[in-house]
Amino acid sequence: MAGGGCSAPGQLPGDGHLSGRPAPLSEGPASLPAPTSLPGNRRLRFAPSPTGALHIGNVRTALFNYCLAGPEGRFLLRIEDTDRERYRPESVLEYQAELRWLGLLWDEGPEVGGPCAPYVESERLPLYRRAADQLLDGGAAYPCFCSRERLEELRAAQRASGLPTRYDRRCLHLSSDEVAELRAEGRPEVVRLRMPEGESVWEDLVLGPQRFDNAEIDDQVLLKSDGYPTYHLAHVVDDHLMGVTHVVRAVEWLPSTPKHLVLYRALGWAPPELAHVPLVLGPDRQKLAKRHGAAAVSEYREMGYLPEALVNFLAFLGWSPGTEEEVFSLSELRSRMTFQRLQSSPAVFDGQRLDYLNGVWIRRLSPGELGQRLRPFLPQARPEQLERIAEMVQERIRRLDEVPSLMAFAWADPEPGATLLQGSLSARAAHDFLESTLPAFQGGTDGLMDALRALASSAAASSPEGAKAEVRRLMRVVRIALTGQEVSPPLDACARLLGPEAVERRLRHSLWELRGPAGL
RNA sequence: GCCCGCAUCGUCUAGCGGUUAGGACAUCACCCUUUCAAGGUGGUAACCGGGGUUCGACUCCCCGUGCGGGUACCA
Repeated sequence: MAGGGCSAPGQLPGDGHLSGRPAPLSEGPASLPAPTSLPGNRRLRFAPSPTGALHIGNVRTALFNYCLAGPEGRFLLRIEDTDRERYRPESVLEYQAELRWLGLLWDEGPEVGGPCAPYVESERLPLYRRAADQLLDGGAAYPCFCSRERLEELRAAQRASGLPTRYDRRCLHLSSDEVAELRAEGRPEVVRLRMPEGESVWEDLVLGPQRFDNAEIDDQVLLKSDGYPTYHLAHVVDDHLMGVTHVVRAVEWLPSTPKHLVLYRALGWAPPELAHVPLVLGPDRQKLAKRHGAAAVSEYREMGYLPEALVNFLAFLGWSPGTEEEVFSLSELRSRMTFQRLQSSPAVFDGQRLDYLNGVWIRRLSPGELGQRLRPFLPQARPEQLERIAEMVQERIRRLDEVPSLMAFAWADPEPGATLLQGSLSARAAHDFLESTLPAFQGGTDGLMDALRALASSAAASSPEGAKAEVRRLMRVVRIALTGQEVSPPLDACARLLGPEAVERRLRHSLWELRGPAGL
């Protein structure tokens, strides 16, 4: 069941009754609509920070959350736009577009709404302020007026003497008079968590039992001087109010989990289940980043990867079904993925395996569907050509962006030179064979391959030693005459696509090339 | 520096005390084949090291090593 859910705002202190405190935020509604129970047997969320392109590692986290919600659960999208320095408004729409492209549709979130709206954190500021006030009241947090300069100096000094870098709690000991005085001076003020003594212990769904000594953990800033919360405060408040049952995030968050647990306790809330999934690494085993090449989903889309393949591939970076199956659709993943089968060690992003899976998914598409997917890659193709092209390339590509070069011959007459045409053949042999195929092409494309094979075999009969190789050499001339390429789709399909006129024109051009200036 | 996590073929992984350590990608060879693919067959290739526990450790515990993460008024 989805816990206290949206009824929780009622448990917050009703209003900002600490009237001495500056109220940088306008007061929000007294409370959110409070359904007694929220939909979904599980509620998982993806809460990206819109600061740039959607990163492939984040997508995997989103995928895990989506799948782990299961068929009966709800997947929420929440925009974590609390860092105003790095915030990029266009990222919000980009993230949504990419998630939709991947099929990771959210049941609640921006645009689709839901019982816990709004799902954009910058629109929930009063909620965080109230939570901060509650923490302040209970002594779980304290105001801090230290300047960034002082904090930097402090850290530098601690580092220099080999100590862990932590806030020295200077402002914890401020008297109320001193606080009032500092406020009167208009000093910028933040709210810090007062990390209590003791240990933080939890059972991580992926990593197992975890234990941290709270003494090692810093007094984290919860509310910044600009009135926005830090991630730590915002996600605890929102996960609780949104009835999130399982928090699935990357291990880079592991060390800050004790802060979150302390927050839940101080606010009187039950923490959700926690699962920390291992990182996705680049080939050099460092956290996957831009310098490894493509790190943004958009780049993979533009390179011609299918969302099905990307999803399938990403799922196996940290999950496996325990069987020998390896091809999974998103909906299969959502019904099969469990916490028990999540890997605890990091995974290297192996582009070759992605290519392989992409080929698998390309071949699973119907030619009509593949044709549609090819559209952005073949802007010059007429709509009715797309399906035919799809059939021609389906078995020979691993990425959609291979198609333009593979099919380049379709839109412009190639002009292969004699050297390319003849290859290891004599110009005479190449010319004569090519000439002999003219009638076969005029007979339409149905029996074309048989006719060509027959011609090639009889022409090669004179070199019994390497008859097969000779057939290959002869067929190569035809391929190059028709397409200008050494690699192409099957010749009969090429001829069909080109039509008899273009075929004859190309063959005659190559014959002319082979005759050369001297006329052979 | 300090804190934390992780550790099976090159890569993704199966294994949850007794297996010829399995599969997939990649790679190599062969077959099929008009090219390239796709497909088929076969091969090479792994338990980080050292101590324990146990009749028996890839599997459990400890230490080391390696790799990674965190250490912000960023997420």
